[in-house]
Amino acid sequence: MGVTSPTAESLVVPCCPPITTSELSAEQAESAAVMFKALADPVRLRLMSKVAAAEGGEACVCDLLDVGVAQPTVSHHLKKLREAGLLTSRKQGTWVYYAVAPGALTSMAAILDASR
Amino acid sequence: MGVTSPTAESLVVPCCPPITTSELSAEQAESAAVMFKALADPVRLRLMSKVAAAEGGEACVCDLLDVGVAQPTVSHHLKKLREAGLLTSRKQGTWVYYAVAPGALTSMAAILDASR
DNA sequence: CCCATATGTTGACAGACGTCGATATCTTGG
DNA sequence: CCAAGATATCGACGTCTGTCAACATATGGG
Repeated sequence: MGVTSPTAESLVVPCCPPITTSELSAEQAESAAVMFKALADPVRLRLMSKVAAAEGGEACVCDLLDVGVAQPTVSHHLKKLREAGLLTSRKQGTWVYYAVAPGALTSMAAILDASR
Repeated sequence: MGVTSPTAESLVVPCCPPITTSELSAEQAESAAVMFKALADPVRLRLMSKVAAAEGGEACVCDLLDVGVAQPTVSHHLKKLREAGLLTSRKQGTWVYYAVAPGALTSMAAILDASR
Protein backbone atom coordinates (compact mmCIF):
# COMPACT_ATOMS: atom_id res chain seq x y z
CA MET A 1 0.00 0.00 0.00
CA GLY A 2 1.06 3.58 0.23
CA VAL A 3 -0.22 4.35 -3.22
CA THR A 4 -3.24 6.52 -3.83
CA SER A 5 -6.37 4.47 -4.35
CA PRO A 6 -7.83 5.12 -7.79
CA THR A 7 -11.31 5.97 -6.52
CA ALA A 8 -10.73 8.52 -3.79
CA GLU A 9 -8.32 11.31 -2.88
CA SER A 10 -7.66 12.28 -6.45
CA LEU A 11 -11.14 13.63 -7.07
CA VAL A 12 -11.43 17.37 -7.33
CA VAL A 13 -14.52 18.71 -5.70
CA PRO A 14 -15.25 22.41 -6.22
CA CYS A 15 -15.43 22.66 -2.44
CA CYS A 16 -16.04 26.35 -1.99
CA PRO A 17 -17.10 29.53 -3.71
CA PRO A 18 -14.54 32.33 -4.02
CA ILE A 19 -14.13 34.01 -0.64
CA THR A 20 -14.84 37.38 -2.18
CA THR A 21 -18.24 36.22 -3.41
CA SER A 22 -19.92 34.99 -0.24
CA GLU A 23 -18.97 34.12 3.30
CA LEU A 24 -17.73 30.57 3.73
CA SER A 25 -19.77 28.32 5.98
CA ALA A 26 -18.09 26.51 8.82
CA GLU A 27 -18.08 23.31 6.77
CA GLN A 28 -16.69 24.96 3.66
CA ALA A 29 -13.97 26.64 5.70
CA GLU A 30 -13.11 23.33 7.31
CA SER A 31 -12.62 21.57 4.01
CA ALA A 32 -10.76 24.45 2.38
CA ALA A 33 -8.47 24.63 5.39
CA VAL A 34 -7.38 21.04 4.73
CA MET A 35 -5.91 22.09 1.39
CA PHE A 36 -4.28 25.27 2.68
CA LYS A 37 -2.89 23.37 5.67
CA ALA A 38 -1.24 21.01 3.24
CA LEU A 39 0.67 23.90 1.67
CA ALA A 40 1.38 25.64 4.97
CA ASP A 41 4.83 24.14 5.28
CA PRO A 42 8.01 25.12 3.46
CA VAL A 43 9.06 21.54 2.80
CA ARG A 44 5.66 20.59 1.39
CA LEU A 45 5.65 23.69 -0.78
CA ARG A 46 9.00 22.72 -2.20
CA LEU A 47 7.80 19.16 -2.80
CA MET A 48 4.69 20.43 -4.58
CA SER A 49 6.86 22.74 -6.62
CA LYS A 50 9.28 20.00 -7.57
CA VAL A 51 6.45 17.75 -8.70
CA ALA A 52 4.52 20.50 -10.46
CA ALA A 53 7.59 21.77 -12.31
CA ALA A 54 8.86 18.31 -13.23
CA GLU A 55 8.95 17.43 -16.91
CA GLY A 56 6.22 14.95 -17.70
CA GLY A 57 4.25 16.25 -14.73
CA GLU A 58 5.53 13.62 -12.36
CA ALA A 59 8.55 13.01 -10.19
CA CYS A 60 10.06 9.97 -8.53
CA VAL A 61 10.45 10.12 -4.74
CA CYS A 62 14.15 9.65 -5.32
CA ASP A 63 14.19 13.06 -7.00
CA LEU A 64 12.40 14.66 -4.06
CA LEU A 65 14.88 13.80 -1.33
CA ASP A 66 16.98 16.97 -1.58
CA VAL A 67 14.76 19.27 0.45
CA GLY A 68 16.81 19.35 3.61
CA VAL A 69 15.02 16.76 5.73
CA ALA A 70 15.45 13.02 6.23
CA GLN A 71 13.79 10.46 3.97
CA PRO A 72 11.07 9.42 6.46
CA THR A 73 10.12 13.07 6.80
CA VAL A 74 9.80 13.44 3.04
CA SER A 75 7.62 10.35 2.97
CA HIS A 76 5.48 11.80 5.74
CA HIS A 77 4.99 15.08 3.89
CA LEU A 78 4.13 13.33 0.63
CA LYS A 79 1.48 11.37 2.50
CA LYS A 80 -0.01 14.60 3.82
CA LEU A 81 -0.15 16.08 0.34
CA ARG A 82 -1.77 12.89 -0.94
CA GLU A 83 -4.35 12.87 1.84
CA ALA A 84 -5.17 16.50 1.12
CA GLY A 85 -5.92 15.55 -2.46
CA LEU A 86 -3.11 17.64 -3.91
CA LEU A 87 -0.90 14.81 -5.14
CA THR A 88 -1.48 11.40 -6.65
CA SER A 89 0.99 8.55 -6.64
CA ARG A 90 1.74 5.68 -8.91
CA LYS A 91 4.03 2.78 -8.24
CA GLN A 92 6.25 1.49 -11.01
CA GLY A 93 8.61 -1.25 -10.00
CA THR A 94 10.73 -0.08 -7.12
CA TRP A 95 9.89 3.56 -7.64
CA VAL A 96 6.87 5.68 -6.78
CA TYR A 97 5.97 8.60 -8.97
CA TYR A 98 4.03 11.57 -7.67
CA ALA A 99 1.96 13.96 -9.77
CA VAL A 100 -0.19 17.00 -9.05
CA ALA A 101 -3.81 15.91 -8.72
CA PRO A 102 -5.79 17.22 -11.70
CA GLY A 103 -7.58 20.43 -10.85
CA ALA A 104 -6.16 20.69 -7.36
CA LEU A 105 -4.23 23.91 -7.87
CA THR A 106 -6.98 25.44 -9.96
CA SER A 107 -9.59 24.74 -7.33
CA MET A 108 -7.45 26.37 -4.66
CA ALA A 109 -6.85 29.40 -6.85
CA ALA A 110 -10.58 29.61 -7.45
CA ILE A 111 -11.22 29.99 -3.74
CA LEU A 112 -8.84 32.93 -3.63
CA ASP A 113 -10.50 34.54 -6.62
CA ALA A 114 -8.45 36.71 -8.94
CA SER A 115 -10.41 39.94 -8.83
CA ARG A 116 -8.74 41.91 -6.07
CA MET B 1 -1.33 50.19 18.86
CA GLY B 2 -2.84 47.13 17.25
CA VAL B 3 -3.39 48.87 13.97
CA THR B 4 -1.35 48.06 10.90
CA SER B 5 1.51 50.47 10.42
CA PRO B 6 1.19 52.30 7.11
CA THR B 7 4.66 51.42 5.90
CA ALA B 8 4.93 47.68 6.42
CA GLU B 9 2.77 44.57 6.40
CA SER B 10 0.46 45.86 3.71
CA LEU B 11 3.04 45.74 0.96
CA VAL B 12 2.56 43.06 -1.64
CA VAL B 13 5.80 41.53 -2.77
CA PRO B 14 5.61 39.09 -5.69
CA CYS B 15 7.41 36.64 -3.43
CA CYS B 16 7.54 33.59 -5.65
CA PRO B 17 7.20 32.33 -9.18
CA PRO B 18 4.35 29.92 -9.94
CA ILE B 19 5.19 26.50 -8.54
CA THR B 20 4.59 24.94 -11.92
CA THR B 21 7.22 27.12 -13.54
CA SER B 22 10.30 26.41 -11.46
CA GLU B 23 11.21 24.80 -8.17
CA LEU B 24 10.88 27.10 -5.19
CA SER B 25 14.06 27.80 -3.27
CA ALA B 26 14.16 27.22 0.47
CA GLU B 27 13.75 30.96 1.06
CA GLN B 28 10.87 31.35 -1.37
CA ALA B 29 9.11 28.37 0.17
CA GLU B 30 9.61 29.84 3.61
CA SER B 31 7.99 33.12 2.73
CA ALA B 32 5.17 31.57 0.73
CA ALA B 33 4.45 29.25 3.64
CA VAL B 34 3.79 32.28 5.83
CA MET B 35 0.83 33.24 3.66
CA PHE B 36 -0.54 29.72 3.32
CA LYS B 37 -0.13 29.18 7.06
CA ALA B 38 -2.31 32.22 7.60
CA LEU B 39 -5.14 30.60 5.66
CA ALA B 40 -4.56 27.13 7.09
CA ASP B 41 -7.22 27.55 9.75
CA PRO B 42 -11.01 27.35 9.36
CA VAL B 43 -11.64 30.36 11.57
CA ARG B 44 -9.15 32.52 9.70
CA LEU B 45 -10.60 31.42 6.38
CA ARG B 46 -14.03 32.50 7.52
CA LEU B 47 -12.67 35.82 8.76
CA MET B 48 -10.95 36.44 5.42
CA SER B 49 -14.13 35.50 3.64
CA LYS B 50 -16.25 37.81 5.75
CA VAL B 51 -13.91 40.71 5.12
CA ALA B 52 -13.44 39.93 1.42
CA ALA B 53 -17.16 39.55 0.81
CA ALA B 54 -18.14 42.61 2.86
CA GLU B 55 -19.73 45.48 0.99
CA GLY B 56 -17.29 48.35 0.77
CA GLY B 57 -14.45 45.87 1.06
CA GLU B 58 -14.08 46.28 4.79
CA ALA B 59 -15.66 44.94 7.94
CA CYS B 60 -15.78 46.05 11.56
CA VAL B 61 -14.46 43.58 14.14
CA CYS B 62 -17.91 43.68 15.68
CA ASP B 63 -19.21 42.04 12.51
CA LEU B 64 -16.57 39.31 12.69
CA LEU B 65 -17.40 37.91 16.10
CA ASP B 66 -19.85 35.23 14.94
CA VAL B 67 -17.35 32.59 13.89
CA GLY B 68 -17.76 30.27 16.85
CA VAL B 69 -14.83 31.30 19.03
CA ALA B 70 -14.41 33.84 21.83
CA GLN B 71 -13.58 37.49 21.12
CA PRO B 72 -9.90 37.27 22.20
CA THR B 73 -9.48 34.38 19.82
CA VAL B 74 -10.93 36.41 16.95
CA SER B 75 -8.54 39.22 17.82
CA HIS B 76 -5.65 36.79 17.82
CA HIS B 77 -6.57 35.43 14.38
CA LEU B 78 -6.99 38.91 12.93
CA LYS B 79 -3.51 39.75 14.17
CA LYS B 80 -2.11 36.68 12.43
CA LEU B 81 -3.79 37.64 9.17
CA ARG B 82 -2.42 41.17 9.52
CA GLU B 83 1.10 39.96 10.22
CA ALA B 84 0.92 37.68 7.20
CA GLY B 85 0.12 40.71 5.06
CA LEU B 86 -3.33 39.48 4.10
CA LEU B 87 -5.37 42.08 5.98
CA THR B 88 -5.01 45.75 6.79
CA SER B 89 -6.71 47.55 9.62
CA ARG B 90 -7.96 51.06 10.18
CA LYS B 91 -9.21 52.53 13.41
CA GLN B 92 -12.21 54.83 13.34
CA GLY B 93 -13.42 55.92 16.73
CA THR B 94 -14.20 52.92 18.84
CA TRP B 95 -14.25 50.55 15.92
CA VAL B 96 -11.52 48.90 13.88
CA TYR B 97 -12.17 48.08 10.25
CA TYR B 98 -10.34 45.30 8.44
CA ALA B 99 -9.84 45.06 4.69
CA VAL B 100 -8.10 42.60 2.38
CA ALA B 101 -4.58 43.84 1.66
CA PRO B 102 -4.37 44.94 -1.99
CA GLY B 103 -2.90 42.21 -4.15
CA ALA B 104 -2.65 39.68 -1.38
CA LEU B 105 -5.11 37.17 -2.81
CA THR B 106 -3.85 37.68 -6.33
CA SER B 107 -0.27 37.08 -5.33
CA MET B 108 -1.23 33.84 -3.61
CA ALA B 109 -3.23 32.70 -6.61
CA ALA B 110 -0.24 33.50 -8.80
CA ILE B 111 1.92 31.04 -6.86
CA LEU B 112 -0.62 28.31 -7.52
CA ASP B 113 -0.73 29.13 -11.20
CA ALA B 114 -3.94 28.55 -13.18
CA SER B 115 -2.69 26.25 -15.88
CA ARG B 116 -3.32 22.79 -14.51
C1' DC C 1 -15.23 62.65 35.16
C1' DC C 2 -16.88 58.07 35.12
C1' DC C 3 -18.98 54.25 32.99
C1' DA C 4 -20.23 51.28 29.13
C1' DT C 5 -18.59 49.55 24.92
C1' DA C 6 -15.03 47.94 21.61
C1' DT C 7 -10.80 45.86 20.90
C1' DG C 8 -6.22 44.16 22.08
C1' DT C 9 -2.88 41.69 25.36
C1' DT C 10 -1.30 38.22 28.63
C1' DG C 11 -0.62 33.73 30.62
C1' DA C 12 -1.81 29.07 30.75
C1' DC C 13 -3.01 24.76 28.87
C1' DA C 14 -4.10 20.80 25.73
C1' DG C 15 -3.54 19.06 21.40
C1' DA C 16 -1.48 19.12 16.82
C1' DC C 17 2.71 19.07 14.10
C1' DG C 18 7.55 18.46 12.19
C1' DT C 19 11.39 15.82 12.81
C1' DC C 20 14.28 11.85 13.36
C1' DG C 21 16.26 6.93 14.05
C1' DA C 22 14.93 2.35 13.82
C1' DT C 23 12.47 -0.83 11.47
C1' DA C 24 9.25 -2.96 8.13
C1' DT C 25 7.77 -3.95 3.35
C1' DC C 26 8.35 -4.53 -1.33
C1' DT C 27 10.95 -5.10 -5.63
C1' DT C 28 14.72 -6.25 -8.57
C1' DG C 29 19.23 -8.29 -9.80
C1' DG C 30 22.48 -11.78 -9.20
C1' DC D 1 16.61 -17.49 -2.68
C1' DC D 2 19.13 -13.70 -0.86
C1' DA D 3 21.20 -9.27 -0.68
C1' DA D 4 20.63 -4.41 -1.92
C1' DG D 5 17.97 -0.57 -2.85
C1' DA D 6 13.53 2.27 -2.60
C1' DT D 7 9.84 3.72 0.04
C1' DA D 8 6.62 3.55 3.96
C1' DT D 9 5.50 3.00 8.94
C1' DC D 10 6.30 3.40 13.92
C1' DG D 11 7.42 5.53 18.28
C1' DA D 12 9.39 9.25 20.58
C1' DC D 13 10.66 13.91 21.28
C1' DG D 14 10.42 19.05 21.38
C1' DT D 15 8.04 22.90 19.55
C1' DC D 16 4.34 25.44 17.64
C1' DT D 17 -0.62 26.71 17.75
C1' DG D 18 -5.55 27.44 18.92
C1' DT D 19 -8.23 28.38 22.67
C1' DC D 20 -9.96 30.59 26.74
C1' DA D 21 -10.56 33.59 31.09
C1' DA D 22 -8.80 37.53 33.09
C1' DC D 23 -7.16 41.80 32.43
C1' DA D 24 -5.59 46.10 30.06
C1' DT D 25 -6.45 49.98 27.00
C1' DA D 26 -8.97 53.30 24.49
C1' DT D 27 -13.05 55.84 22.98
C1' DG D 28 -17.37 58.23 23.35
C1' DG D 29 -21.63 59.51 26.00
C1' DG D 30 -24.04 61.25 29.80
